Amino acid sequence: MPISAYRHIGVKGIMNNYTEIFKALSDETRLRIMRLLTITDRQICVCEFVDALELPQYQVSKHLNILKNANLVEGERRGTWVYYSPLKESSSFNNQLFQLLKEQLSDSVFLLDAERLRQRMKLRDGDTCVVGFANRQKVECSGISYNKV
Amino acid sequence: MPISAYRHIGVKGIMNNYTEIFKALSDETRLRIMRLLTITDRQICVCEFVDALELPQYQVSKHLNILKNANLVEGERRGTWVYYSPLKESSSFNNQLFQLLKEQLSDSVFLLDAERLRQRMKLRDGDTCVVGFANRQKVECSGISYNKV
DNA sequence: TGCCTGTATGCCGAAATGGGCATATAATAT
DNA sequence: ATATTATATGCCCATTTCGGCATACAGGCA
Repeated sequence: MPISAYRHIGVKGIMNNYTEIFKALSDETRLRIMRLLTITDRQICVCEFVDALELPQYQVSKHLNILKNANLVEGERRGTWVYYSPLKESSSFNNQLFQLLKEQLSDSVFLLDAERLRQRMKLRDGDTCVVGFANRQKVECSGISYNKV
Repeated sequence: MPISAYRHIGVKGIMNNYTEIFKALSDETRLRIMRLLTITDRQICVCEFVDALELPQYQVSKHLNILKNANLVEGERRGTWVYYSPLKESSSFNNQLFQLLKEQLSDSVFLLDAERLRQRMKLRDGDTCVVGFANRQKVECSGISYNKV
């Protein structure tokens, strides 16, 4: 049974929180997610991540879940959409870490993500995501066109 | 073949450096090592880590090697002993990360490590480690007492 | 040279990780 | 109710990780 399975009964100490936080950041996709969240002071919904990162939805959801279990992000459902942000009530450790991610990550990958997110955010209606997957693949099957997610 | 095997030919991008750094920090032993290195402005040799962390020598060496491959620490051999320190010519990313580790890690484990290291450092002759493994187990075998490492 | 000590590393097995795929769940609209 | 869309998750497989052990390597000294 993985250590994270014990989270709900509070068996783990502070030390394990630290290691879990760094483990959560030890993946390129999750770093890209955290980068977008720390440079943007807005909530970002799953389908916006999907378009900005150009990754399948199940990957984005899984990685967001790992970040949530590490107490780095939180999600808020509004209707069908779930909006994520850096954990609002964070420790000073987390806040200093967010600063690091915001200020120090330099890589062209991050710049491209940010630009795609910026374009995607234009499609919002105020603070609400209204378009679903903008880059959704149109699939033809038996003469019928439907959306592949 | 692990990604890190390609390090010497510079195939990896900046992004992989970040993920490798966070992966290096996602282990309790390595966090304890980095904590000792960042709160102490002295080089620390392997046998001092062994006594401070109360871990077998092969574990300490392996973890130090992982930290070295992530460009977080560097080692300097002086005679038989190898002294480690945070990477001296570091990026601003690394420096801000070292600050985080130095300022924000709070756990009794770290305090105990620091106190054991402090005691251990008293046994030095100036900047030189002279005692080997202070907590070495004495093993009796066929009436002969020898040191187990 | 040979021996002792400090340090590094190769091998093994158990456990964890991440991507791909299918599917389940949740909310909304018709 | 049913369909559609957004999101979450269970399963499988290939790869990686970590501890334990043995052993190799390196430097100092008799």
